[in-house]
Amino acid sequence: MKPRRTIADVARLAGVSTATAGRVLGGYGYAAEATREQVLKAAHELGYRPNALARSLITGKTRTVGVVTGDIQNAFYASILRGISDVLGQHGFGLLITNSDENLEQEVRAVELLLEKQVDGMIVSPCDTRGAQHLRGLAAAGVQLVLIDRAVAGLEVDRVLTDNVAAAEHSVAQLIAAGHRRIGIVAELVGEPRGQVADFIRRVQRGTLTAADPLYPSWQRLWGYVRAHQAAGLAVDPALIRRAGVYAPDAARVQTHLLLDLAAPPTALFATDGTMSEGVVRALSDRGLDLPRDLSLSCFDDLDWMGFYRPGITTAAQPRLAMGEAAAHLLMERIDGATVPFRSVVLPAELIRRGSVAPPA
Amino acid sequence: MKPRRTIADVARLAGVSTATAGRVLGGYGYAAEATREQVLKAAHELGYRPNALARSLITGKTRTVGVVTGDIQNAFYASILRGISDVLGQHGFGLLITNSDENLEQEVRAVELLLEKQVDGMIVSPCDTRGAQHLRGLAAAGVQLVLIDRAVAGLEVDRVLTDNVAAAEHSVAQLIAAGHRRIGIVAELVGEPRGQVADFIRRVQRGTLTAADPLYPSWQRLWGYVRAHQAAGLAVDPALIRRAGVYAPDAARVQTHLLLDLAAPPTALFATDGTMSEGVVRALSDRGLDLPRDLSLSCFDDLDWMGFYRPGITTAAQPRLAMGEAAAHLLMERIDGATVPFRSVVLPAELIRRGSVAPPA
DNA sequence: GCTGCATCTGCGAGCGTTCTCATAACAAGC
DNA sequence: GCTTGTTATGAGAACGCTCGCAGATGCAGC
Repeated sequence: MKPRRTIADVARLAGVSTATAGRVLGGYGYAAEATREQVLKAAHELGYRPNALARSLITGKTRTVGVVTGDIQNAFYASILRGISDVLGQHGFGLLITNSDENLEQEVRAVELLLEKQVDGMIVSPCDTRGAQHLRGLAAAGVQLVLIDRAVAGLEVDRVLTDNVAAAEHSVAQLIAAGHRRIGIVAELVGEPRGQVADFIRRVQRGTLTAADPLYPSWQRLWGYVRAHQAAGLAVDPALIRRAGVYAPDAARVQTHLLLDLAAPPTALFATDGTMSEGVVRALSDRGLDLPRDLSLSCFDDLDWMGFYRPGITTAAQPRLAMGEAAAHLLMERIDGATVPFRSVVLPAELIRRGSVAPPA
Repeated sequence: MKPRRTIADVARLAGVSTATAGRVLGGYGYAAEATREQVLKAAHELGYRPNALARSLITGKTRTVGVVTGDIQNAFYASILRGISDVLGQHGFGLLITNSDENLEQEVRAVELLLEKQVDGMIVSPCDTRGAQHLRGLAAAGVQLVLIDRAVAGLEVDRVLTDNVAAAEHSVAQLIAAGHRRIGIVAELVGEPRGQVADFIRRVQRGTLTAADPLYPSWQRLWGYVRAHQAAGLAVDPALIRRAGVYAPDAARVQTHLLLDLAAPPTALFATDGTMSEGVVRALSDRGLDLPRDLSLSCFDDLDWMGFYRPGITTAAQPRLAMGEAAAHLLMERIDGATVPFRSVVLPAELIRRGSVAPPA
């Protein structure tokens, strides 16, 4: 095994001290032009490559960022990661990834791992929006934190979110405007402790929910669904609200079938995210339903196939790449020492109208 | 900023030397049960967390692996990454990712970054199957390397590949068996220096190509396409071979339209990977063609939508997750010190028959 | 008693860098 | 002349940990 070359090797060959070689190679402090060239030449000859570990140990900075998301395989997170990766790459930062599978225990372990590896900061999509003890005090410990997709109660750090309530309200309002009165919603609706849907709807209707409530995206989208009904003076039928309970297309597929089997089935469907959308479309495909003739459909997240799945799926497109980029930018600023108050970047989802929405038959 | 606790802090509180505290906390060497508990208690009280950097600096192992793939956002790589991540997670290893965008310069930079961060090994999907100077000599330098999806000429390291020739041959043979005689192929076909398609086909037909040829997957799939024709005694019409030249759905879409505009258009299409498949289906969707009545289609890679895009897309499914897992396993063995000769894991793609293939009209 | 061996602990070196400090040469300013 | 400042270099400490080694203790075997 070829021994790795160190600064000492370079210094010896160049006939200078390790301190001087370090100054040249590390680009700090003074160095005469002649010395400089000598050192560079020696380094090149030996194939010297700096050891970031040693450097980090002393500087206390690793130029590495950790990311904790639910599942890299999911297109939503994959795009976010790409956005993050692009921005970090521009700054010469490394990117350490982990996935939580939306499981608190795994998330805690992931954060622990990143901490041991001394990341300068992390971007987390937390699976618990209430407790999250493992995320508190990170900034105080010198590790910058940016939340993405979800907020955490009482955790005041930079975050990047989609304006879920508005996007969902807009989507559902569009269905109502097309003439639909019975609109089914297929949502995850996981993890709310006071998680009774009926109770939640009552709170929305009474206006006792505030934007500060650290809700999961799917609950926020349900909120938008209820608000659209309120705005149109329509009652919400609890039978049309289907809860998948997990992040899995098949759960959504099952719920969709249940919805369509109702005595008074909906004439339009709203799916609250990419995973749910996939499940819903699977169910519609199972039944060979013709969109938008038999049923109207409005989805969430713009997945590849939505553009060419005939007749084109109308959807609320989250700016996934931009979300990742924004999170990375916020993080880089903090790592660079910015001490501004915490920021909340709320990005709008764009309603892309394609062919899956029409007046009811 | 809360100062991080070190072994020295723990040792002081526990009333032992740093060496003893280190032995307990690091789990090496002897430690009396009583001492052990004292140290653990002190560590817990102080909220001690080991600094992996310092540990790695001395042990020379970082328990971190780097991955270089084309684009994390691509479902193919995303799944591979997930497979890798799962296996590494089991071993308590970290995962550093970078993307090359199929660009050699970026790939070299990525490898450089990973090397500086002292990864114990890397998994690379190289964008240059000939030169790849930056990948040679890694093993000699103590960094284990596993190639995934693509091989490199003369680079004898562990690798994980799909049996592309067989999968493509099988896919095309199935179209031929259904009665198709004019089968269009939409492929990337990028980066071969001797890259004339006609010339390549001649080499396939003469049998001068060998499995050892470090071809890009899309060329291997073209090879399978030609072989299926040979086996059936059919001539290959060069006009039916369309070269996208880049990894982009739109390029495939354009090529598909050109194909369908031919005076004698194909009655069936074969797309050579997920990206091409998406582009092809977009084009078919543009034209409102009815599968498989108007045209038969056989794709590559099993993307989410292929299961529910009516009538169901017949495709050669690569075991993406398993590919990532296999690569990670090979790498872990090497990192654990295995010195077996280099291994080539060739996984079969499974032909999933759905509804997009039927006899020609 | 002594020897041998296993167990336990602390000292101090060292991993490959950065960084502080001391030293020195030299030019500029008074 | 002296001070002050800038540029250049090297010695050596430090980052937080692991590891080799020496020394201490306890216990079995003879």
